[in-house]
Amino acid sequence: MELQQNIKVAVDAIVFGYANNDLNVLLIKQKYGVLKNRWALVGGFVKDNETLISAVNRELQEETGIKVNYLEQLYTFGDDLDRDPRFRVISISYFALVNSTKFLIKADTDAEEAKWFNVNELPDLAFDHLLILKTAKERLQNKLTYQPIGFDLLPKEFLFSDLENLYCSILEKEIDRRNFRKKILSFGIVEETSKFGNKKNGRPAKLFKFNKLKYNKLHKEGFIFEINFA
Amino acid sequence: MELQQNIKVAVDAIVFGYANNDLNVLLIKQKYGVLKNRWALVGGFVKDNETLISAVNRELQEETGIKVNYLEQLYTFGDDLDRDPRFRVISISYFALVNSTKFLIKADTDAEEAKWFNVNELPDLAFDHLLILKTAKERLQNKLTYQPIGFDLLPKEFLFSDLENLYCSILEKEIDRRNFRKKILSFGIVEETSKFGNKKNGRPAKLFKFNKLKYNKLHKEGFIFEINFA
DNA sequence: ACAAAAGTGTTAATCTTACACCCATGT
DNA sequence: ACATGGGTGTAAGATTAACACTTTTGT
Repeated sequence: MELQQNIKVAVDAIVFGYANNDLNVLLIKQKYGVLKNRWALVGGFVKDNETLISAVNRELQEETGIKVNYLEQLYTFGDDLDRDPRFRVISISYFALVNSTKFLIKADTDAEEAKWFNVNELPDLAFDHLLILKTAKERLQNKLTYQPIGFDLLPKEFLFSDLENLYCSILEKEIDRRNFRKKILSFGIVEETSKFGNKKNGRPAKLFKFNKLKYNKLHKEGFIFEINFA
Repeated sequence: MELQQNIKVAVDAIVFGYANNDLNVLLIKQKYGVLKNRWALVGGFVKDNETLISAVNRELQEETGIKVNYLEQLYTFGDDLDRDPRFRVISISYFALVNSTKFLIKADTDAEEAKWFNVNELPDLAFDHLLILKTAKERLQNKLTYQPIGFDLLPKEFLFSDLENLYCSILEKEIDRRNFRKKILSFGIVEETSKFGNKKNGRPAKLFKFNKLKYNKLHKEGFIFEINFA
């Protein structure tokens, strides 16, 4: 039996947020060590007595203090033997979404700095983190069309125009405003509130909210969320 | 830095085949060791200097000698600390499809026996392999509807009725024969050959083949394969 | 002639797309 | 009064769903 093995197991999290009509990703920079002065995904080694998912949650807590809205396993990167120059490391990556109003990040510690970056204006990234990020972005684009995860990037109550812009900017597509609204409302999982947003210009717009319970119920009955526009 | 870690890394493959109108999965039984007399997925530990994907290919080769038609990473199982009673093991699982005409399996070695099982008549499985298999089956069902992977479970040339039965039996749904045929043919990626199949009964049926090159070309241009029937 | 599976078309209903004007507010 | 974004309906076209009889072969 192959008992001697020298492979380290790490987890990394790709944390997406949405603000100012743009998709952002959370990166950290360590002040010491190999990663000194290079931006990297949130992550670290898994402890012997810790599940993968709790390792991710621990790293998120320790390194950023952020509370995520959605978290799922993305992919395990282990086909590049030298992805970490120190030794063989495989990384189980996780995909996370946070509500843009919770954008507060733990104040910089002595050891680390955390910052949001526009996905289209990324700094140089450590290891193969650019590849991981690219994979995550593709997953986000795909999931957006068949699962109601866009709501996990928005505040509890949001403007329809924000939802629409989120779809346009992440999918990098033009969307017909009328058809989009009709489609979303036809699902019956987004509800009007009696409140109004506070944009500076133009006619005041109602705030809407996503009814997750109703979605879960419908989903169990076979309903499939789907947004697909030419 | 956490340099000491005691986690073993394994890969497992869920190999699906299709025969006699049923979905089958390839399992192995070791004659010695912990897995003695229990059926398990093909798999084993990853070597230090070996990529994950080559570990899977090596295990497939060593344990079954089978040539797969499709292989992709499925999920990494590592949230049950005791999934292996010996020590902490995480398993990166892979999802494979084989052409049913290549159903030949390496003759039993001294150490192992390999066998196909109907997915609905499974024996007791080792570790959390039943969970892994369930995850794989869900992936297969999902992918079948939006990627042309069903062809990887069929011989190069196949009867339309086999394709149809494959969809019905894996998706566990009734499908309208006429609409199904119309839909598939409308994509222009399945072509009639001039040969006929040799079923015993009824009117002889033409053999068809999947034009993968054409699919790849169309896919690049934005074509999306999709089969979705009520 | 009969059993068994293959092959084939039409229609109604639904869903998707394309498209433009008025509304409510702040300045 | 004008600038800014919010809110709304309709008609043509495309897609899907439902449905049954004829054809070819072997026995």
